[in-house]
Amino acid sequence: MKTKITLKDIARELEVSISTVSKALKNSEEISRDTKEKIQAFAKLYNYKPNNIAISLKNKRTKNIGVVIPDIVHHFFTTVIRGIEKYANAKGYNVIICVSNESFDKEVINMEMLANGSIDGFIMSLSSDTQSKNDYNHLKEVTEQGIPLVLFDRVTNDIDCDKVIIDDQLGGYLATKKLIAEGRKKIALITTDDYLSVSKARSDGYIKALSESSLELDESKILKLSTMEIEEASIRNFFDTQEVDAVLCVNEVFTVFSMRLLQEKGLRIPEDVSFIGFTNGLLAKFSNPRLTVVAQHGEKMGEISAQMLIEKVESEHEEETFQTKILEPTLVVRDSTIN
Amino acid sequence: MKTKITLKDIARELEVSISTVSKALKNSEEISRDTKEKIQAFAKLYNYKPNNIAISLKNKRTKNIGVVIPDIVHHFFTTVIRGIEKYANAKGYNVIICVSNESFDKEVINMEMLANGSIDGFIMSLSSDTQSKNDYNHLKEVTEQGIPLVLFDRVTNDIDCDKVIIDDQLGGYLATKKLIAEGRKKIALITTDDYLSVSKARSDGYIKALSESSLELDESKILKLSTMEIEEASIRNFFDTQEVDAVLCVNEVFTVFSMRLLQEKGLRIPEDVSFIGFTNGLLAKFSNPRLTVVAQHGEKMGEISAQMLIEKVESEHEEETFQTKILEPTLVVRDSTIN
DNA sequence: ACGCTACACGAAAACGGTTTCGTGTTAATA
DNA sequence: TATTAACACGAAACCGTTTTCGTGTAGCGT
Repeated sequence: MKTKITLKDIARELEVSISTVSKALKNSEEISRDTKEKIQAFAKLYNYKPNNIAISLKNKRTKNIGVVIPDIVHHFFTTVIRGIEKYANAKGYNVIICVSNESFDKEVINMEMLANGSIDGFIMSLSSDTQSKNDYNHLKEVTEQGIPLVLFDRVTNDIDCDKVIIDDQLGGYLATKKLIAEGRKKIALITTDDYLSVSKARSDGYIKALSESSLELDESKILKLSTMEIEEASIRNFFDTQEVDAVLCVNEVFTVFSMRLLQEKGLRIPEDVSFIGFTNGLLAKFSNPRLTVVAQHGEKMGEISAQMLIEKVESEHEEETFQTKILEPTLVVRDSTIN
Repeated sequence: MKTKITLKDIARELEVSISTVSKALKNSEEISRDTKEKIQAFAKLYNYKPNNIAISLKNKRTKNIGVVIPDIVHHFFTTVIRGIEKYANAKGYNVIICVSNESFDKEVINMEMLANGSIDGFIMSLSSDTQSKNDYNHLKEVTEQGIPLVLFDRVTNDIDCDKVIIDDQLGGYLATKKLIAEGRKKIALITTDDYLSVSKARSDGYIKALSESSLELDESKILKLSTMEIEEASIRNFFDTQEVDAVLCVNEVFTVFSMRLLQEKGLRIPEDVSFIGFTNGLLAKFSNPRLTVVAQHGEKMGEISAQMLIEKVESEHEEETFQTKILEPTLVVRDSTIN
């Protein structure tokens, strides 16, 4: 096993001081051509690479950014990660990912682990647990320590930091408008409880679009699921008791599941019922019929988050100015609506 | 901004030495009750947390494990990550994820970044680029440095290290057997070029099952796609020229896409054509009809990988014994086959 | 009063770098 | 010849811990 070579090793071998080696490898003017060449050749020969940890300790910069997300199996989050990775790597940063699994406790633990020197800044999306608890002390602690934080998608007003979100209300609005434009009158909404900030906003957009048209808001056409898991019984019961000609769902899974349920009842999509979902993922592209969806542009969101974070990380003086970037969702029209 | 407090700060404040503080916080016998209590109280009050970087430098252990995967948007990989996360976090390790994006170069760069002290060991799955290049020097370097490595799913025989794979041949075999048992005679296989180790194995299983039955292997019933992206024209052309009564695909996307193509041609699934895919992901659960698939148990794979890695990381003497764990895939029967 | 042992604590090295500030040597200048 | 500046390099501090090895003091026995 050839163990990693250090500056000290090179210094000993070449009978110079550690400082000289360090400077030579940085091509410092201070060192003579001869010595530099000798040292650089030796270093290359033995494949010297500086120890990241030592460098981190010295300049108090890890070149790591911590990402805390509720779930990694969701398409939306993975696209965001991909965007973060893309930008961060290009800037020479590593990405440390922790998943909170929608749990407040895991979120806190993860942040504490990372905050003790492992990372230069956080990018995160709140767990549903955290949003319903409404407890953001762990975020407050981090920002008070001067660690930059950017929140994306699931954010909170209780914390002053950079944020990047999509205009979920607009998304709900656009989708509903589209359904109304098709002539749909009985438009159902399948969503989650309001504690999830994004669901709330999407619902608001739905309501806004309805109120702008002559359609009346019918609360019984709104199904609020308490978790993000499929509650088959609730959904089945909902469609058994409600007559609908269009359905808007706040995520992909709800959409596809509901769609199949109606298909099984003999209804045709989109002739009898139109469907629009949120998230332009695999399911949307490959479901049958393919889904019309509100696309959230997760990758872009990731890139912007990373950019905002790294800017803060690398800025010398801590400016106390925070911005919230709002991305516009777009409607991707496929075959679950009438075109 | 209240900056992080260090041992030195506490020592200065309490007028003791740094060593005393360090020992007191570790509850060392060496320190008197009084002093310990005083120091511990002070530390708690100011929320002292040791600096991970300094600790890493000191004991040459980072408690980070590096994960390098080809893609993060694929369901299978995210489930593996979830498994890794689960086990690793329980053992007090962080997970640093880098995605190679199926590129050899990015894989090399990522590994080099991480190998310089950032992590205690690697868990990785080879990029397709790497597998087709057949160049594993970056892996060799890492193992020669004594950094533990476990390869999962996409592995190579050229490197001696722990591995965890699923028996892909068995998967292909089971699936094909199932189709044969249904009485299917013209079973197509849609796969990728052989450089992807897993595709190769799955194809072998398909061939083995055919040869065991009275069915003859018909090369024209095998479609090899050169990439993992959907090549619509190739697939369309394949089904225009081949008559089939069953299709086995090496991934979810191929399956769902092909299935829809045949549906559009008026064929009924599974009455006219049966379908089996690999990967028990969202698409399989929510496609129409729902897919019969070979489940790869990614989460389990992740857990086992993490377990094997951490065991090596924490074992004092480097044993040069490597094991390959082979997981058995299982058939999840749904509605795209006849039951 | 002397020596001894515990006890409680501190000094210092070490991890692997970076960086500031000398300092000895040489060569140019007056 | 004496002074000085440029050059090339080294010593040492520092980042925040851990850990080994002293060491001063108090209390004990004789």
